[in-house]
Amino acid sequence: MSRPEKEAGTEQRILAAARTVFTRKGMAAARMQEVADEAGINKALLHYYFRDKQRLFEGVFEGSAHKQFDCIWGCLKESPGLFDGIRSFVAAYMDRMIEDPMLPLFIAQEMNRDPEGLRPFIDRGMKSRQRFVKLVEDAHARGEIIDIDPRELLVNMMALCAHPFIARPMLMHIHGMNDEAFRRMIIKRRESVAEFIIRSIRA
Amino acid sequence: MSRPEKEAGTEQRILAAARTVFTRKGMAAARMQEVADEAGINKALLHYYFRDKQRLFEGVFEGSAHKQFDCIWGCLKESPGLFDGIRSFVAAYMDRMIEDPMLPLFIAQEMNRDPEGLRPFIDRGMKSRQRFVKLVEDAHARGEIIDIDPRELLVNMMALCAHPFIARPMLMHIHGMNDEAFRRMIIKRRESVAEFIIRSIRA
DNA sequence: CGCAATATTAACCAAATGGTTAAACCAAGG
DNA sequence: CCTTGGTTTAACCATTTGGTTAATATTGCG
Repeated sequence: MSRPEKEAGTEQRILAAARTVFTRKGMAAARMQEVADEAGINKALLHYYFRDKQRLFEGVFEGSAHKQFDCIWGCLKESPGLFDGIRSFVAAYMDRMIEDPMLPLFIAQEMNRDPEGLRPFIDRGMKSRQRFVKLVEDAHARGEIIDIDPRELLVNMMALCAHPFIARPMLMHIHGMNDEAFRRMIIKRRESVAEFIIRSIRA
Repeated sequence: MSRPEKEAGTEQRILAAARTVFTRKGMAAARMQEVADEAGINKALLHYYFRDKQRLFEGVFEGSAHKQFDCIWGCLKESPGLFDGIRSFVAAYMDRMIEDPMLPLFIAQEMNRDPEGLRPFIDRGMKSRQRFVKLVEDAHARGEIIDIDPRELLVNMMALCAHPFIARPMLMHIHGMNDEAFRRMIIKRRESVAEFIIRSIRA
């Protein structure tokens, strides 16, 4: 008995490989063989650690969803005022996207494929949603912002952050950008989006 | 010889069925058999009209992409001033999404899977993009709006319109909405989004 | 060492899936 | 009415793919 750390090592290596493949191709198009190759192991070993494709996928999806939503709710939490909250939210969210550009499309794709089954995985830190609502209501009460549904504001914030990554190939084509130009656009957005939002809600 | 209209009839029925299935499940997860069932025909007949899955998919994707981009560029074209242009753009785009809620995610998904191969299909009406740039520059010259990169503005407009549909299951869960509540939210956005944008660019 | 538990692999299997074939069907024209 | 061309089908085929098995390697331990 005992599993010094090789098991954990292998398991982690598999998860990393699976994350790469699943995120790039989506659950449906991902092939177990490809995951095995990416991890440098035999296909049967996949089934030794993760009984079947579904469980492997869930292992990956859980991690991805947590990363994504921990980031979202996390940076909504610690914010003194609404405006700075928005600024830090956008910065943190965009940094997250820069690190994992495929994440939002991957999550949207899979949530759409199996909403029921995957709902549990995005049940995280939703309490801080209430904090955000409060933050908006307070700012409105203080006369700092116009009257806007906090949920609508949150949707707009997420839309403006995530959409460029979701629609990346389209945007690159429409605006004739290469990878470098896209990167520059994102860097610029990291600053401009927060101000775009703030201008539109300032009283 | 002759094909009175049954050929065209069948072909259209297949395309409609394929559009339903492909849009709902995506190319990778869609099954030819399911398309055949949906169209009420034999699987072999699919291959009679569309040689293989790839061509059938392209037939579907072309139609979807045209619908989407004709709408986008179309309503950017005929606009007297920028603000009314934005208002009619948002309204038209949202109407399009309401009619075909899965379209944006479908297109994003497939463009991401095969950017090279599908790029040709979104080469449409891009000339009116220039018209929009001009519209923005003129509005800025007249001092109506602040200095903003027209491309950035366009991205924001598309993001705010499309994202709720792309992230629909997530949003519904996060905000505890049912289908009816989601519908109401969209109806409301059809009005509010344009004003949200205009407020943020008005000089 | 040698035994037991775990880790890893090569070979294999059954089901699903995209695609083909050859025969039947059916409408129009001669 | 029967030939001819496009249309439709049932049966079939080859490959891919998720998953299993049984045997081998490795590791910790008494």
